[in-house]
Amino acid sequence: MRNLEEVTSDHLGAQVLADLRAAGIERGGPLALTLRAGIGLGLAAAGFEQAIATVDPASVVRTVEAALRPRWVTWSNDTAKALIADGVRVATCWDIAAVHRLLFGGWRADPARVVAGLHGLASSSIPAMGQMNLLDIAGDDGADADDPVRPDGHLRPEWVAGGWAADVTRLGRWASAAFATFEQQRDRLARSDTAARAAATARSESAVELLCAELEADGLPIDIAVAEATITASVGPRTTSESSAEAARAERDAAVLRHLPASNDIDLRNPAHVKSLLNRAGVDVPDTRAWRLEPFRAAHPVVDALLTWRKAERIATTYGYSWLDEHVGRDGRLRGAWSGSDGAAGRMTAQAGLHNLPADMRVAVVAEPGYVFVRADLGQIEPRVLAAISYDRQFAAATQEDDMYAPVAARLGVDRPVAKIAVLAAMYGQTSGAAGQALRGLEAAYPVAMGYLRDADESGRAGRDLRTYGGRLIRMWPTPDHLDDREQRAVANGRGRYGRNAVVQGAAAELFKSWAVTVRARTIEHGARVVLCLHDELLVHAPAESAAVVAAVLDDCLQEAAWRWAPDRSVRFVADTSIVERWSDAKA
DNA sequence: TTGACCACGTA
DNA sequence: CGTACGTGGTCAAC
Repeated sequence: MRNLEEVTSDHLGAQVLADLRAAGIERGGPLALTLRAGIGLGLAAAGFEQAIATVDPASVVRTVEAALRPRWVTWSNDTAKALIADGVRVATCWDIAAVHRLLFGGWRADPARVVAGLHGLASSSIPAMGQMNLLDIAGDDGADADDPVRPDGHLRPEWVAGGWAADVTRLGRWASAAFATFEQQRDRLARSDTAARAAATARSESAVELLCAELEADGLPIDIAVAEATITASVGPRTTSESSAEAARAERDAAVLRHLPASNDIDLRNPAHVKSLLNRAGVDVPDTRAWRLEPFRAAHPVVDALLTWRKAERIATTYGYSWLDEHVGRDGRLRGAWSGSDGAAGRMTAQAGLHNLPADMRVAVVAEPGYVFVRADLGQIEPRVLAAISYDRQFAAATQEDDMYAPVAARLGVDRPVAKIAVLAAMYGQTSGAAGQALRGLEAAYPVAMGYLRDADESGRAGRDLRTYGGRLIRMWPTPDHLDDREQRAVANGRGRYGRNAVVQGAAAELFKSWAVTVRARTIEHGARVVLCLHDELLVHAPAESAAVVAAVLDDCLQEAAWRWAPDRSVRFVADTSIVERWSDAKA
């Protein structure tokens, strides 16, 4: 028995499919999509534009996805978020915002900025929505106001500000504008120095945007009772009133303050107060950071009490009951906004504490009944990535070992810890510490890899933009005016370290994301879902009976992603994979 | 109310 | 004088 609405939407879907086929839209081909819930959707491709009025645009998308599996061209993953809310998930896309970030660097990638960038127009010249623009709707510039693009190449601000969804016709025009933008991005990528890699990165980064929308919707499984107990153990039970919360705070503070006489007026939350408190205890430090206080734990009991207080205070303020109430749903899922790429080297970011959950809280990350986590992290990812992107054959040979620092240490004639510190120092631009001698050894043993880092360092110093291996633009910033020589050198040094680090960290992010989206695609059929991405670590929520298969798929996916990312097989990538019921059981 | 700084969690 | 991120605290300038 089917209700009438289902029949009509099926019929509509079939009609749209027929139109798409008549227009020559091929399976897997690019197809621009805009939609507004309850109103309809717009579709566009080369020489094709259609506006479809329907209260249920997602079901049309579902039909087209099943039959054609297009590469959906969208302005951003807002479209995917809307589809997910209506129960529709698509396999692939071309995310215009993600590709813009790849091509132009930075984070902001709204349609106006994207179109301006492709036309070589300064973002400062983007027209703002104002009185004049309201008049523009009437087309006072003599052009067709139903065209989202102005004669000067900018998008019309009233379209950008929401006018694109004003009616169904406009959804079609907006889809056409998206398709034209896609074509320009595609052409620009094809003209880049590393066209094949950049195009692959664009596809991977686009899929990451779909993954982000799904991560945001699905959330990370949390055992709320365990989380409550963890918080209680640190800061005591939930307070029921403002006054009892204040009393609990005062009690925690007193445990520190009682170590010093007459210190009632000291505010532990004020670093300046803490500094004078420590001074009175005979501890003289330039700042009060934990790592700086650590050596003084034995010097005075107040130091130990303060460090313990800080840890509890962190839980109370950032990861306490309010965090639990605000970000963990009644269904036991921790949800936060995800971004596929930060504004710098291109790593993923997440809000709501998903990326900086204290280790103590990981006991509360528990798989649902009948499920497990398949957890995997990439081993020594950054030096392995450096070997790949620099084409250093000697360094690549070291990656054949499970522990690549061992052969490096042997070659340098130093202990493993020294070799490790030297490699990290080279990649991160560290100048202090005991890495000096070993660094010179690295230069001699791996001149190609070290030269790659030096080039990035010099570009940064000079203020020249860089590109990662996968083609992401890393933008440098100018040296401010009116700095003395020393300050100018400090800025240049900072850019050098940044460039040196960004080419490695950014390339590692590209490989990781390629892995993550491959896992996303390959594990769906096993009923598994990626629930956390943490720079080099993946957490996949999988049915218990599929755990072994999913674990094997994760390893296969790494090889597939590595091959797709860097077809040179001389660099070996390794993952440490485990099957656990709670996240805290995974780390050795 | 906003932005700077500190501090600290993660990789 | 390793980089990157998000969060919450205080303080000073609005």
